[in-house]
Amino acid sequence: MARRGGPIITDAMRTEVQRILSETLKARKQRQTPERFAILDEVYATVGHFDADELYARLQEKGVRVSRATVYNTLDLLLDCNLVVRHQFGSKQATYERGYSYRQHDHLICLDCEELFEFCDPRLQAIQEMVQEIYQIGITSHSLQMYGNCMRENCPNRPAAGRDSTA
Amino acid sequence: MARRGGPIITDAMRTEVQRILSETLKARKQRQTPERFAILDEVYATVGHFDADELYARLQEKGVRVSRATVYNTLDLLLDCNLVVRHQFGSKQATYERGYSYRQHDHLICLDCEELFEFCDPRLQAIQEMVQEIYQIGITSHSLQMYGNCMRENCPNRPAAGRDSTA
DNA sequence: ATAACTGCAAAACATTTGCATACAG
DNA sequence: CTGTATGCAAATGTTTTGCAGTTAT
Repeated sequence: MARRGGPIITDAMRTEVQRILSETLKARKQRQTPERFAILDEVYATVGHFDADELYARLQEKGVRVSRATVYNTLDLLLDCNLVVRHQFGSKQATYERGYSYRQHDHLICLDCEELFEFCDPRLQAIQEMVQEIYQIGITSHSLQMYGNCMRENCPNRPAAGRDSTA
Repeated sequence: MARRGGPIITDAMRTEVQRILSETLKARKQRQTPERFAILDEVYATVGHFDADELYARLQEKGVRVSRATVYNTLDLLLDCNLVVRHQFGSKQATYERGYSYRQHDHLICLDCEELFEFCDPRLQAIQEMVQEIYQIGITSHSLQMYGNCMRENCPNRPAAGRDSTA
């Protein structure tokens, strides 16, 4: 079945991602600010996908006072260390999810209700390798989304039940 | 090698896409305005990918007076009849390409110079069918991009030759 | 000390919207 | 005629930026 946004975080994992951020900052001669670690913590306390503004709101709720600018800056930083992954689903805002210790996966999205499923198929890896070979381009990442209409009875935007399904 | 944005348009093809638009408008009881057909023509006169603003600019240059709003509205309309396909590559603006009479393909993008290649692999169709079966979701479309670094000598944004590659 | 980071608000950007006018049916 | 489409400009919503003040090192 579809797993959503990775496993619940463990203490060991939290320590590990903090270490990764810390090392990256050290290597890049950037500062270890409390804001950066607070944002990292909140990202790893979040199950599933989120956007920059949701993350900002969640931080405010918890009393962590950071600005939106810092949230965006820090997300870029975490992107650089692969501690988050960014997706561009619709043409709307970017969504993010934790990037550490979670298998590569792709997304399946219901066009009516926006329900989101995750899947993984090894053939994609094979395609990637073949494309890399043919075009002589070192592929560093990919992004695959499939769009369709889900069968949920309660899918809020389905064409009215019992009618014909002409899209 | 990579084909970019489909074949040169023929008269027969132009007539056919005009017919498709015309039929769609008739079916939806919408008006056959000159703007809509002018935009369709310009889309099909365009080789490769373009964004809404490029299309708008090209129309202005040719003396076709349409507003940006109409360009956006018409692109949505053409999307509905599958006469154009929309892609969301970066997080920047959407890009479009002609959707009629051109095989389904996916994209390979150089992260440095944004050079864009197209490829097609039948295994993707197989993945799509399997995912559809597993999740019981009728898949209507997909979007796959691979990102990497191309080997072009003149790739404008390659890490400077001979230097270290610290980003 | 001092350069990097932050918060704030303004700017930037693509896209959408509201409304008065034009025009296809 | 009549309602749909258009053009214009203002609004929207997300992300970026400039700058003055803070703070990690």
